[in-house]
Parts: sequence; C-alpha cells; structure tokens
Amino acid sequence: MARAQDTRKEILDVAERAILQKGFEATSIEEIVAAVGITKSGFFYHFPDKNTLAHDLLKRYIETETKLFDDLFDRARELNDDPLHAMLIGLKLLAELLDDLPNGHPGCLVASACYQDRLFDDNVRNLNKQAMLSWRKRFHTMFLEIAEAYPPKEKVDLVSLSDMISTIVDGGIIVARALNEPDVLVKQVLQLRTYIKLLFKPD
Amino acid sequence: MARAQDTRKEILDVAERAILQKGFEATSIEEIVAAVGITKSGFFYHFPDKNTLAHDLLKRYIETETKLFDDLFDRARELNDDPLHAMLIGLKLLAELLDDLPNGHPGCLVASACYQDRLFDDNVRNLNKQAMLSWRKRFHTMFLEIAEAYPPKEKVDLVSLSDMISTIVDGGIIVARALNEPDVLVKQVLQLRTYIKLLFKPD
DNA sequence: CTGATTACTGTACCCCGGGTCAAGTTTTTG
DNA sequence: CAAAAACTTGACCCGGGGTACAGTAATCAG
Repeated sequence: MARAQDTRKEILDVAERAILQKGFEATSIEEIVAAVGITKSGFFYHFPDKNTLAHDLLKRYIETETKLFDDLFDRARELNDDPLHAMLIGLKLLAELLDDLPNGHPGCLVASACYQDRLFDDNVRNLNKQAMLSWRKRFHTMFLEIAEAYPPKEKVDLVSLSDMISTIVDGGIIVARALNEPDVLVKQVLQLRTYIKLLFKPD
Repeated sequence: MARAQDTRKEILDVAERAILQKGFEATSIEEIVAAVGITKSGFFYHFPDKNTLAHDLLKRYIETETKLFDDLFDRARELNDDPLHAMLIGLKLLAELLDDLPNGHPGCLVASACYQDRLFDDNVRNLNKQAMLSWRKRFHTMFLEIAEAYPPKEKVDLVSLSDMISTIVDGGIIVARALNEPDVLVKQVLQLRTYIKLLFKPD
C-alpha cells in the first residue's frame, strides 16, 4: 500500500489537471478517485470535503509558483547585477520556460478560482489575494530599484506596472487557450518585456 | 404574463450575472428560475438544456462586446483622424468606461468559459475562438495603419500586440478580482496605452 | 512478534440538481 | 374566437456530494 502522503499528492495532481481543464464543479470526486485508484471513502479519509481539496490545491499551487518566480529572478539577478537588465533577463527566462511547456501552460489556479468562487470561502479568497499581493510586492521592489537607476520616460504607477506581470500571464493564458495557440502567452510576456525596455532604457 | 422574449432575456441576464460570479456549474437552474419567477419546466421551454444556455449567453455576450468596441473605436477615430491618436483616445475611452462601472467589471464570459469547458462542446469553443480572432483582426488592422505612419521604435509582432488588448483586459479583470481592487483593470489598460505611446510616438 | 495506528475498502444511504415526460392552464395574437 | 405560444404542476430517473460505520490490510513502535 502506498504511503498516505503519496496518495494525497496523487489526488492533488490528478485534481489539479482536471480542474484546470474543466473547472472545479465539473470535476467529480468519483473521477478523481477512479484515476488515482482508490475509493470514494479513501478520498474522504484525506480531505473532509471538496472545498478543502480546493484550498489545499490552491495553497500548494501558490507555493510552487512563488518558488518558481523566486528561483527565476534570483538567477536573473546573478547573471546581471543591474536591476533593469536582471528584470529583462528574468522575463526572457520566463518566456523561455513557458515556451518549453510541451502542451502550453496548463492554466493558473488563481485565475480559475476567480471565476468559480461559489464554495470558495473567505479562506480561499484570502489565500488568492495574499498571493497576488506578494507577487505585486516582489516586482514593485524591483521596479523601484530600476526607476532609481533609470528614470522612466513616461510617468507610470510602479505598483500597477508590477501587477502587469500577473495580468499579462493570466490574460495570456486565457487568450492562448481561447485561440488554441500556446505561443500567444510567450509572445505576450515578450511584449511586456519590450514595454519595460522602452520605458526605462536610455537611448 | 411577460412575452417570451422578455422572459428569455431575463433568464440570460440572471444567468450571466450568476455565472460570472460563481461559475457555470455552480449556478443551478433552480436558482435562476427562482430569481426570474418561473418554474423549472418554464426554463426548459426556452432552452433544451443548460449547455444551450451557455452557448446563447456567450453568443449574446460576444455580440454586445464587439458592438461596444466598434462604437468606442469608431468614436475615437471621429475625434482624431490620425490612427495612432485614435488608438490612444480609444484606450482612454475604454479606461473611462471601465472606471465608470460602479462595482468593477462583472467579468468576461469568454475568460470564464476558458476555465470551465467541460460540457462546452466544439460549438462553444469555436464561438470563443472566432470572437478572439475577430478582436485580433480589428486591432491588427489599426496597428498596421499606425506602424505605417509611425515606425515602431522596437521590432514588435503587430499580431501579438493586437492580442495584448484582450490579454490586458482579461488579465486585468482577474487581478482586479483577486485583489478586490476594481481600479486595477483601469490602470492596466492605461499601462498598455503608455506602451503603445512609447512604441510609436516620435520624440 | 505483537498490538496499535494508519490507510484505506465496502456498503448503504440521504439530498440536491440536471433533465424528461405528460397533461393541464393561461396569454397572446391572428 | 380559436389556435398557437408560454407557461405550470407534479411525478420521476440518475449522477454526484457527502455521511456513517463496520471491516481489513499495511506499517510501525516497542
């Protein structure tokens, strides 16, 4: 018999894929347990209800993504100590990472939750909000440093510029999915990169 | 008794609001008919099933949004015949329009459908795709004209620049919702405007 | 090796929501 | 005024979320 943590992880993995494809409500517990190879009772041994599954899934997702961004922009900073160049390299790395996904980006759980917050209690909504805020803060710090070294050519709100990264990624995923053209997302990230370049880079 | 078309419209109105708030699957037929003031059988007189509701809803939504964009950018063009200035005015008008929404943007059905395409047959998926393509085409035509008059300062893909408008709007809605800060969407549109200005406007 | 704990299975059951069906009733309209 | 349109009533089936509880197989601590 598999260890509890393995089963739990498998449930989360299966559920995440299904939910990103079809939505939360459309994903039945029965299909999840069938895919994992356990019974319905087995599911309820791990999660008291479907909501908790959503919550845990979202939490895990946010942690993974945050770590990914951390690694990516830390690496960019190591490659170039200049804040602007580090940002531009970071976005390039992000674009490459997205381009390497074989079937396109599987979707963003945070965005998914935004359009399906029925059962999602304040707990889940807050989780989502905190994640967005942490990403805003991360990029805002970077942009403040950039703006100090390179005065922006147009007056811009650096907070909303920070939000733009989340906006472009989440929006890009949607447009890419609607069109069934995975590379739309990559190109959107590169457009954002061009914007930042134009905004800060001296002639 | 209300006319058939009135009832149908009411069903669509109620359903749209509910679906944008909670998601498609989470919105029950029973709550819709309760809000409209008819019975379950009354609903099935108008729609053979819930899928058809989704389809008709999406179709209506796309038509409304397309007309809105038409009016908005036509008006912008009337105000200024220069293609670049017309685009910048159009985006300004869009930002103002979004800013005037009392409770923030209610959400985009196209985006919503992207994360919930279980029952959504090819019919619905295609509807979505065609809508995105029509918006891409509309803006691409405009950017081609702009690029001819104002050579862009950086080499950019004008198709993906066109997609960027949909990206920013859909992404902006998500970030605004997650943060519960409606003005995030407005600010994102204005960031896009700044990008376009920087990209094309001569010094 | 044993006994307790963990990680389940199996079965039976309740409720809700999508959806069907048939028959009747009220409005609207030509 | 009659036919067609727009419903209502009520009965029913099915699948899925969720509960309850008894039984069982693996794991692990002593």
